[in-house]
Amino acid sequence: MYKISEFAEMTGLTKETLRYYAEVKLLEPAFIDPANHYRYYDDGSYFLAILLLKLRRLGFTIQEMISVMEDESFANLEGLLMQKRKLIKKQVEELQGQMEEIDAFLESGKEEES
Amino acid sequence: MYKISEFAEMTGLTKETLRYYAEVKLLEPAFIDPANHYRYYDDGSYFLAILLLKLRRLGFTIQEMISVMEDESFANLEGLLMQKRKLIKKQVEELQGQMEEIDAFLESGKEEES
DNA sequence: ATTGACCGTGTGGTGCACCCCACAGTTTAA
DNA sequence: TTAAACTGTGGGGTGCACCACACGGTCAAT
Repeated sequence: MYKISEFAEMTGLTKETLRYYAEVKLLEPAFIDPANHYRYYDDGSYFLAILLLKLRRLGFTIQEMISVMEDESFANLEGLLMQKRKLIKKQVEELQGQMEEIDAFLESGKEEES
Repeated sequence: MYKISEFAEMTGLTKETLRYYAEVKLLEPAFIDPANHYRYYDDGSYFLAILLLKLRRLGFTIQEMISVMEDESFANLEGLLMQKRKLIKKQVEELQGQMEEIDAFLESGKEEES
C-alpha cells in the first residue's frame, strides 16, 4: 500500500492528478483510511495507472478512459480502441480538409497577383 | 452604417460574438456613438467579417486571426496561412502517431490471445 | 406619449484536464 | 516531544471561444 506521494512518484502522475482522477472516479484508491481520509494505492492501482498513462498518450479523454475503466475485465478494450481510432481518423480528415482549403486560398491569391 | 443586429444578420456572426470580437480587438466597430455607446459597422467591417469567417473555417484561433488583422494591408496573409498550414500538418502527424500506437496496441492484444 | 424592440454593461457559465493555494489535521523521524 | 514533512478539503484559477442572463437606458413607430 502506497501513500499518494509515493504512488505519484512511481507512476509519474502528480498528486493533484491522482486526486482529480479519484474525484471523477477514474482511478479510485484501493483503500481510504477512515480515520484520516488518507488515500492508499496498491499494485492493482499501479497496473491501472500505467494503462491510463498509455491511454492518455493515445489521445483518450477522461470520459473515454472512464468508459475503459468501467469494464473491469477490459473485455471491450479492443472495441473502445477501434472506436477511438475512428474518432481520430475523423479529426485527421477534418484537418486535412482545412489544409486543402488553405491551399485553395493560397492558389487563388497567386492568381490575383498575376 | 449598420447596427449590431443588422450586421449580425448580414454576416452570420451572432451579436455576442461581435461584442466579443470587439472586446478582444479582433473586429472593432467602424464607429461607436459616444452618446449611447451603440456600435456601428460599415462595409469595411463587412469585408473583414467575411474574412474572419473564412479564417475561422480554416481552423484559425482568435489569436491567429488577430495576427492577421494587425497587418492592415494583409501583405503577410500568405505567410500566416502557410504558417497555419504547418501547424495543422503537425497536428495531423501527431494524430497519425496516435493511430499507429493504437494499431500497435491492437496488434499486441491479438498476439496474446493466440 | 407609449410601447415594444433594440442597445449597452456586467456577471456568470460552459467543457476539458488539470494546477495552485491556504488552512488544518496527521504522521514520522530524530 | 517536537518539528518537518506529509495529508486532506475546499476554493479559485487556467485558456479557449463564446452563450445567456438581468438590468437599465434608448430608439422607432404608432
